[in-house]
Amino acid sequence: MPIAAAPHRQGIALAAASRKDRPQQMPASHHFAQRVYDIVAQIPRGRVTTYGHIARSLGDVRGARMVGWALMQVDDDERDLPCHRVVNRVGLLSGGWHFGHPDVMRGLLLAENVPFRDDYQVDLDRCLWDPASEEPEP
DNA sequence: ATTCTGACCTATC
DNA sequence: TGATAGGCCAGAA
Repeated sequence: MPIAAAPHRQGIALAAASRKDRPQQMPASHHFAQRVYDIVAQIPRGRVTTYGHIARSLGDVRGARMVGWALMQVDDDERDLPCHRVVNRVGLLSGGWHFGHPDVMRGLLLAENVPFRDDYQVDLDRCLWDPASEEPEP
């Protein structure tokens, strides 16, 4: 998968161009979302990562919000993605309601022996997985 | 066109 | 230290 130096800007430009050429295809953020999925798919069982870490590993430090947005599309897009392994900066299950109820997400994590610090907060110190450390750069 | 909101984060007070 | 303000970009109203 070819990932270039300035992924964010380039993604925007590329999406804008392709939208002009092919208005019906490929929503603007498709690339961004796709790359988010690629990373989420690599989160090991029993570990979690955060929106911010994913954004940073994509080269866009401020894109955390868009990561959340991308995951929101997952329900309709790629269903097999372990998106329950993505939590917010302090380990809270901020996306829990998108599973129907936070308990569903919690159950999935507990089933993988993810350590919890509180009912709806994982212990990041013990299970954080940093995408940047696992993804070798070209 | 404009405004508001959001599975967020960092910087600043 | 805890709180707020600002930034990000896509969609909905």
